Amino acid sequence: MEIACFIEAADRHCQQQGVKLTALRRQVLELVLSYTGVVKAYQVLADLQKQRGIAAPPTVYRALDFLVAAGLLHKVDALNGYIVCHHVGCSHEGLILVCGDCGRVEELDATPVLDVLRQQAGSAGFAISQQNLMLTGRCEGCRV
Amino acid sequence: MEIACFIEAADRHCQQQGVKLTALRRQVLELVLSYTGVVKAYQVLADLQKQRGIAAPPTVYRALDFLVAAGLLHKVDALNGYIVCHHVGCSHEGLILVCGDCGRVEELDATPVLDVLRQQAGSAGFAISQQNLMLTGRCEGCRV
DNA sequence: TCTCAAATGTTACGGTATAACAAAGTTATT
DNA sequence: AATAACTTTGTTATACCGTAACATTTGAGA
Ligand SMILES: [Zn+2]
Ligand SMILES: [Zn+2]
Ligand SMILES: [Zn+2]
Ligand SMILES: [Zn+2]
Repeated sequence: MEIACFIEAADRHCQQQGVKLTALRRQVLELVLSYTGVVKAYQVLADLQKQRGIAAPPTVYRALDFLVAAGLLHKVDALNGYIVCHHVGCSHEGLILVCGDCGRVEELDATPVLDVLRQQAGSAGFAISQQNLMLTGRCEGCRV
Repeated sequence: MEIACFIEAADRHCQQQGVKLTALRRQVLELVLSYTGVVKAYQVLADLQKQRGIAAPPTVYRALDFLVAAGLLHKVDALNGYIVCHHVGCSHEGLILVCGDCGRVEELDATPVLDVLRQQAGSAGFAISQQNLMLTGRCEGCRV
């Protein structure tokens, strides 16, 4: 099972970082993993309520915030959603493509283009930090 | 006055595009221009209410949507806000730099790099839509 | 003037996110 | 073990962000 494998890696990753992947956080991570693409906080909340009987927004938002801070998830601002990071551990800068229609996600290597962007930002006085580029559009399947 | 100058340019720009910068839209644009950085819809709404006595959310959202579509504003998803585009006529895809410390915003032209990204995304089957690139970092003043 | 389409007004609602405080669990120290 | 300090989670309430749906007004063209 792929999810179990990811969870294990996430566990090691958190231990290395000195942060705790508690039962709740693990449960939320599993719920996000159970989707194929972008997931919204209130979807996770609904799932959590099915599994636990009760849960409130802060519970899921806190868990999601933790997982993002730990580098296990990325937030997709344009869609108010979250995706799993499939490059945990490798220090990467990804170009993350998100289909606004079906939520499908693809990750490419953004290193070359980020070099250019770093230089461009640098000449404007900005030192941009390590990060992913996130772009929304339409995947092959969703185009007519 | 700089605002008046911008409004004039915006007017010409809209005429060229065959769209109408109505009184309401102009008023909203002026309100956004009166701020120095990122502005939120409900801030504009509050200002509009001060000037008109009454206004509802759809009024301001419709105006903001129009101004974004016309290329006069950009939406900053990560901050649920809007900024003025200072590249009207040149390009409508911005590289928006946000200082994580002080909130300062700078906009560069993202057209060249987005051409590259479009091609890269295209070979992965994604057709990315018109949008801004947003990067966070530190501005000159906030670096030690 | 009349007609049609675009723009705006208005009401109501749904989706997103956090503040503030209480309770429970963890860890370290005595 | 008992205590204290800290982190995590629970709970309630509320604030913020954005849109659906329909009514009304406005303005350009027949
Ligand atoms: Zn990643
Ligand atoms: Zn798709
Ligand atoms: Zn711009
Ligand atoms: Zn700064």
